[in-house]
Amino acid sequence: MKIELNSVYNPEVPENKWYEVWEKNGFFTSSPDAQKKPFSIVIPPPNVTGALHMGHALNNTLQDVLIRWRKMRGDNTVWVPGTDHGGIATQNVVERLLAKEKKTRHDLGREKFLEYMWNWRREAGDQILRQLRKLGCGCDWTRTRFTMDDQHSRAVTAAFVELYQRHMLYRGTRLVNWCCRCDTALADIEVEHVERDGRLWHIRYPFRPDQPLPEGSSNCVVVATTRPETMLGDTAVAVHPDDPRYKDVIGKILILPLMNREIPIVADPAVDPTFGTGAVKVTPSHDQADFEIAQRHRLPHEMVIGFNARMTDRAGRYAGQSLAECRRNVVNDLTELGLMEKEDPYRHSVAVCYRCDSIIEPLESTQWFLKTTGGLAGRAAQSTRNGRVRIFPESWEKPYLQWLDHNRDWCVSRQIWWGHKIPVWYCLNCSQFTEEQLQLLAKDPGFKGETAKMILRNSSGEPIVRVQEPIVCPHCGREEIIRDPDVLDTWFSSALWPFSVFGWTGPRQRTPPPPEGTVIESKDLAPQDYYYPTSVLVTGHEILYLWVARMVMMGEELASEVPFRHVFVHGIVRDKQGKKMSKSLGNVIDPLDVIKKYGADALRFSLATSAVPGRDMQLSDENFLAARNFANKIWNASRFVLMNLEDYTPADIPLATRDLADRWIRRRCAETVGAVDELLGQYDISAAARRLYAFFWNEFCDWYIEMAKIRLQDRAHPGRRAAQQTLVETLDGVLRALHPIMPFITEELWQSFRQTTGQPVGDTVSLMTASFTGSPSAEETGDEVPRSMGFLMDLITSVRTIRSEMNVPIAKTVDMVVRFGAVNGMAESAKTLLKSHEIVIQRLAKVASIRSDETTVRPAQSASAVVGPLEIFIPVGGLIDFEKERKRIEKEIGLLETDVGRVTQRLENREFLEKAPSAEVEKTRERLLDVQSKLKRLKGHLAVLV
RNA sequence: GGGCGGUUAGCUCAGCGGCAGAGCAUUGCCCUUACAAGGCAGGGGUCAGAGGUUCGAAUCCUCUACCGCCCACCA
Repeated sequence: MKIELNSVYNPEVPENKWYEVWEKNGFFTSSPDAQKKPFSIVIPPPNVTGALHMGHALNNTLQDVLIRWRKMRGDNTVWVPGTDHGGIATQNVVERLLAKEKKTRHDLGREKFLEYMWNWRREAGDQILRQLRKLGCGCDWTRTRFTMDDQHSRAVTAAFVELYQRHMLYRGTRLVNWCCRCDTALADIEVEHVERDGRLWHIRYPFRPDQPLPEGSSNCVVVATTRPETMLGDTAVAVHPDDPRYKDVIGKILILPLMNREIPIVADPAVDPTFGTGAVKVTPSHDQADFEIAQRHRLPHEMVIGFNARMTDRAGRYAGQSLAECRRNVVNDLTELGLMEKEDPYRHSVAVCYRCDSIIEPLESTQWFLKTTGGLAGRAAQSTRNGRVRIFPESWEKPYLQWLDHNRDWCVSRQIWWGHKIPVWYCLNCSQFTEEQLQLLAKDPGFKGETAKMILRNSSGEPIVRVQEPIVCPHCGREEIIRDPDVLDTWFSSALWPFSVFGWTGPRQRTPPPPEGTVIESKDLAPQDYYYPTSVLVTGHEILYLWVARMVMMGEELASEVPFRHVFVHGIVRDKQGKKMSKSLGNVIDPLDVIKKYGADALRFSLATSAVPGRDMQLSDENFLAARNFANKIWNASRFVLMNLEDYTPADIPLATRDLADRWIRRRCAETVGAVDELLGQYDISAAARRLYAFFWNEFCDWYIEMAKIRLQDRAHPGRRAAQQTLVETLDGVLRALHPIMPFITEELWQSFRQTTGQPVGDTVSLMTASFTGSPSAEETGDEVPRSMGFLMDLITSVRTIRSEMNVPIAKTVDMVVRFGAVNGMAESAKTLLKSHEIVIQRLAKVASIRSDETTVRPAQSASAVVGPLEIFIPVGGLIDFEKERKRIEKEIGLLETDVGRVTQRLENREFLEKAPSAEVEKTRERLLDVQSKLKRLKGHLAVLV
């Protein structure tokens, strides 16, 4: 074969070539096959909010590594791709786009807006899938799904109705987290808390004057608050029942300033007497804790803040004001009245929306909730506790369980437009609307306005929950039915993803899985039984609760089985400063830019290397550069091998006729592949990648190839065929092991090899479908081979060090004089090695001649070293720098002396001898002898150094 | 207020009971026909601090300090 490979690796060529070949040959597709073990992954569907970011690149690289690895291991692998409609996140993106045209979604109206959304999602969705291909992801594209396609929509509706019928979904009036900007309720977990500088205002609430007050008490109660504007909605003041300061005023009536409303003082154990003044204003409609106090004391609710973030009519003269305006006015008014006692700076946490960072208002509202407490969350936790869902690394198990254990019911209804409409209808007749409400509804037939929505949301009638749109009310038979305008939380929909993608569109009876190890006979298994539960879910820890926990709950409840056996939790990609990458911070690295600059394999390799279990990672150009260099190294090493295969024919060369180096590298290769296999099984992809890097570079390239050159450069060399064969085997083995991480370059090179070595090449022969563990296999045992190789490497390094220290020019060869120590086994084998590897030493250490005997006298003007049982002398003539040589030897002596000291001390320790494992003691003894002998000889060298 | 993780070479990080490692940076020599995106050889560390467990601790335990995440209804 003509060698056309350039000396600089150009990733574009294989990247543009192979993906198409793989896809065209159907290597990514999968169908149930009872003869083969399934290995299935469903993609965490990226939101169609825009392009893929580095976090996606990481997530999908890791999945692809696992998929490709398991495929090469012979499993029937499937990786289901798709995208998520992304609810609020996506709607926000599109709304921002509209804002640039100075439009809001209300200008378009619901229908037009949704049309706009669908157009957006087509573009963004396609882009994401294209990017996954660029990355090299081996997804089964025939199964591509979207969380708002017909099938998934059917699943969502079916799930809603089913859960409603099982009384797990209910409508309730609660304090919910309301984002005034996104105009919707949010689940608790969608709220973030940020520390902000604020103030703590102390306000005087006067007693109603007609009451008898205890001796010496003041005429008011002071309450502390960070939100003075909410006082307009106060319906009580609460104190701790045992607080001596207030014991006697419990039950008394206060006059709420500005509103002149009478409110009682109630005693509630939830009040912390040590905070502030020990008296708390109670605003049931706008504070969770107050809501609960109000429930216990049957206090009235005053909703003074509206869903539009303005004060409601209940706020008296403050009605219509924005929250900030109202706060200013309330503070001013109270100050004027002399009711503001003081105002302290105060740092506290503020609730903000996870999608837009706006402040969250706790508002009273009627919403749909999934009852997760008790049953659902409990069972999900149980399945991890009993090992049916294992989490890797284990350190995530505790926080995961903790979250499930402290779970609260999940608010699943959203008031945005982009999403699955909830399958709920109301009968105007049965809903007991007031005349006034009906009129308002009539004014807004599409129920697009806030008022109409509120009326519907708060209607008291029994909702009609159906898969199919009802034509008449099932209760009264009348046709005046209207659909609830709410949509579902996007996470409700994605919680169904793992079984929806395999065809689930409603619950069904499921036969229990056969016992482990049973051979399944049936040929036409339903995909959901074959691939489900999936093998592993690969995800970042930021959506462990938001998504993973919910999938487990839904899987168990609706699909009768957990959605995955393993959860592989990886870290989050951060920038060089350790900050999370985000568009607003402007610190994002675009994966496509990296691919363009360094190649997809380099990107994948650096992501894989950085994916240390349980740790977030910082990425920068340096990582990509190092990986790019590695790809180049692979390229050039392979080029070298290819260049030496012109006269190669595959040969079965028995071990006995192979060189020490051949046997060594074959063994190391097998060990490396074995280790990589095991590490991948533990989801330690980082360690696997590092292991491959070290083997390829430091062992295969730095030593083996260099040694093999000797036999290759002489066409007539008797060892040439063995060297060629070993090179081919090793390269083949390591390319296979590298393929899951670096698919493009390995395929390209592997194909070249197949061609050069005369093995079948064609579209259907691909490294993708080759076996992970190829040759060489580990037939070497014992420590003879590695020990001999170690000795040779030490020897060569020692000579090189001397040459370098003495500034011997590279072109100049040196002579080597060797003296053997005591005649023993080690000296004998060293002698043999020296003889058999004379040429190797000569070539790698640039040595002209080797003279050796037992009684050699040190040549004049020579530098020296001790290697195992040998003393070596390198006469360097005028180049000798005695000072430098002395320092070098002294340094080594120093190191050896501390070593001798440490080891001696250990061996003099009785307890060590008694308690340490005997192998350890033996090892230490040997080491002492080694080190002592080396030390003695080096000291001798120093003494005669002239 | 709880929980988790981090602190190892100048930088970024592996290692997590038995001779302190890698990449980048750095010093010297080399364009040695696979690779200068490279080769060879160096220099550089009280493994945050203090206790403890152990024959033996960077590694296990406790505490402290600083950094970072996550959870929680402290007005």
